[in-house]
Amino acid sequence: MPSSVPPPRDSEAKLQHILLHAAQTFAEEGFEGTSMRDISRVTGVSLSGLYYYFESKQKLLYLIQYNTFNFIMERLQARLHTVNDTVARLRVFVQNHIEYFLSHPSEMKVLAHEEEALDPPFRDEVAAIKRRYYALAREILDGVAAERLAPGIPPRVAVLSLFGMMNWVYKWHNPEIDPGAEELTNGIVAIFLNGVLEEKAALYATEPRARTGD
Amino acid sequence: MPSSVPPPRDSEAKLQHILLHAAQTFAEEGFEGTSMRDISRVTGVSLSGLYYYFESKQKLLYLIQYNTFNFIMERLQARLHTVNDTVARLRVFVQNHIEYFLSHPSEMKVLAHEEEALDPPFRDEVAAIKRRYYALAREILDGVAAERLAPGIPPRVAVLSLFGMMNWVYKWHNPEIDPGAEELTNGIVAIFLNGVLEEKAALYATEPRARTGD
DNA sequence: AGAGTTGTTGAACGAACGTTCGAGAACTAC
DNA sequence: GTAGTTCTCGAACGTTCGTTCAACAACTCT
Repeated sequence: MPSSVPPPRDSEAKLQHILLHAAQTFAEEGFEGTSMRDISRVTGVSLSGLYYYFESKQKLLYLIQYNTFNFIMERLQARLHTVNDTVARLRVFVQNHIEYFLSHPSEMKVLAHEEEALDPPFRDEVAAIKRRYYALAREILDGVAAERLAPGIPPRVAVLSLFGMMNWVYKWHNPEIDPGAEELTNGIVAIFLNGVLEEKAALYATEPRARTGD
Repeated sequence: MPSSVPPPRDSEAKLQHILLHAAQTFAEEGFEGTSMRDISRVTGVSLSGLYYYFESKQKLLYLIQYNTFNFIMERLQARLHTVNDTVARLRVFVQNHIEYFLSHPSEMKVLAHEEEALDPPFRDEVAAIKRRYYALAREILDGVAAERLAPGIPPRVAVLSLFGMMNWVYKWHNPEIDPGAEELTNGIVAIFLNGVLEEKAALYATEPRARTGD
């Protein structure tokens, strides 16, 4: 069904329309399980018409993953720019991640679930952003933990366990019974910081008071 | 159909051979990304010959998932049978999961990654085991946490965060640089218990002393 | 009005897909 | 040896796959 959206005269909007519905279908059926004919059906664009907007199914998946990742990354960097306190920065990181997860579950699922469906030319490019994202998370953790990381837990295991908690959300989160982004962020940050630090951290439950120094 | 006496021949061994190599290929290329001809190639069995051992590609995936899950479940229940202390039970649960993960990465990846590739007849059956497994984990957590669960973290979020940490392992674990099952279990149990309990737990790093009472 | 660019399409391409089938090899029991 | 299972396979089936292409409408600019 072509949506009753006013056609903004531009083809950029139509590309976004395709990207959105393609992401939803990829999330439901998987990349390999989705045919170009499926995408044609759910977008209302003819099969051959799709190829006016991207040159291959691979490129379509790449565009979804790249756009999604770029948005998360840029919003994160903007948000971190004003926060200095190490624990508060970790909170911002988790909240940014979880918020996007809950507001764009399809795109996030495609990002987490279909990374290997991409062939080498595109795959490497997405992998590069993913590495930057991981490195940023690792920096943030090191900022927190340099002072007081519990012994026996390698920092790499700590960060990747945090990613595990966050990225697994798409497998179970049910908006009708589970907490929203704020509360979920609180829970995960609490588990992570209490779990990883030597002493109980001074957690900012909802309103992080920025500590200027130190 | 063999009813009373299983005639082993080498037929059963060959089925296991196929299951093993199919799991590896599914793990690498995804279920939809793997063709029956691929499986024929990696197993050395002719394309039509495969259908002597299972009636469809769906059934093949089902067999892999069912066998894997059943093994984990049964080994877990056997191991839990002798352990009473609540914290020790949690440790057994995590270690059982992580050990299988690290020793059978392909099967575990197929289990975590391809649950939705199964169609309703088989899907429900695997989902049922998965629910039993989750319920068992939830019971174990409740045993630990009834006494002293930190406020603000719903038990459901806690358990599923634990699953997140464990199940994400297949995305990053590199046997050459990352800890083995024992140390990894220690790390995850430490993060989880310290993260989830009100006070720092008395963790049994390696040798859990069973507590009989309380 | 006419030329050029931008967007859209039905029909068709060869390749690959999951599955079937009948013929026959290999093995077991008489 | 003969009969009956158990196992294997080449060849083919109908279908669906990603992609292409020539044709054509729609919109711009002059």
